Amino acid sequence: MIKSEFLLENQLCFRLYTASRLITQAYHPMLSEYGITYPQYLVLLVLWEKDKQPVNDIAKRLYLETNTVTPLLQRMEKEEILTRTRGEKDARQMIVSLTRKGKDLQKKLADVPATVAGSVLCDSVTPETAPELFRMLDDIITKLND
Amino acid sequence: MIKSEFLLENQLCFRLYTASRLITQAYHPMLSEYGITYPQYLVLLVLWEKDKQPVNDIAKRLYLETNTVTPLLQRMEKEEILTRTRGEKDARQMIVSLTRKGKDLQKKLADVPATVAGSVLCDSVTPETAPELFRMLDDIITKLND
DNA sequence: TATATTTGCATCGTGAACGATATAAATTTT
DNA sequence: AAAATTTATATCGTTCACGATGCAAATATA
Repeated sequence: MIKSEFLLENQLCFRLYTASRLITQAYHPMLSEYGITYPQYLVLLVLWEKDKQPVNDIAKRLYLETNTVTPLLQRMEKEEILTRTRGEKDARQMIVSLTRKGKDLQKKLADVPATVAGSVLCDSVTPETAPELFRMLDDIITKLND
Repeated sequence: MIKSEFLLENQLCFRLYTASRLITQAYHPMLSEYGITYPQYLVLLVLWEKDKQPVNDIAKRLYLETNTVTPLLQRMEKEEILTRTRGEKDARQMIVSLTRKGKDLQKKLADVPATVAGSVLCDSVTPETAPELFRMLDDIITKLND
């Protein structure tokens, strides 16, 4: 007799892990059309909101470490989506700025959010229930980020 | 003026991605004590429920591809947590079986589910609301897995 | 102003994920 | 039964994640 806590069906983490992977896969065809990945898309979301940010601010916003973000930004720089320049006031900082290409991607990816949202809507996840789901996920993130 | 769909706060995927990463990190100290990773723990959960399964059944259970699971199993085989043997009826199959060490890990990791559950409980995620969260995540997974 | 500490970013190694592709065994079709 | 197709698994290349560590610039302390 196996303890019920060990049953895969009872695992919250497994659900989050699977849902995260599958929804990321749903983004893939739209993003790969423009040669970017999902984590790179997240960086773009951050920079579209506010251009010219240091690596650290981007990392904190995404709850990632700089050792994850730095190589990611380097790849995006090579693709000429953004540039990385030393901070003027603080020479330790690397300021990340969108190129024309990076800015233009916003218009090209305009339909992505609605398309993905549509592919997720179902009986229990609707425009009405989504806020409750968001609140639970935000609470989990806040609790675990301390 | 930025379109609200692009605001990071509105992104379901980002929440799932972040919550998944952070809760996986919560597992890490307990699992690394016994030299296993979170995906390896998931494989153990599957095999503790039912020993001696082909690669394909494990992969399907975890919603992963065999090209992800095979290297993972090879690493676990090297750690002598499990063995991989050719199927007798079907020589294409690789039957994965727990070793003594793999079986013993279940007792050693007995407290993991409750510990992680405790680290996630908060205002909006409680034993009462968890089923609703589970239902929404299951619906998303089902919807995206077709 | 020297010295110590902190901060911001980068490098390295390992283990996933996953698309693309390969290979051999089993099954189906001709 | 021979040929074509499907199935089960594996290999390869690229991109994350992330712990551990390194380094130089900035700040705090002596």
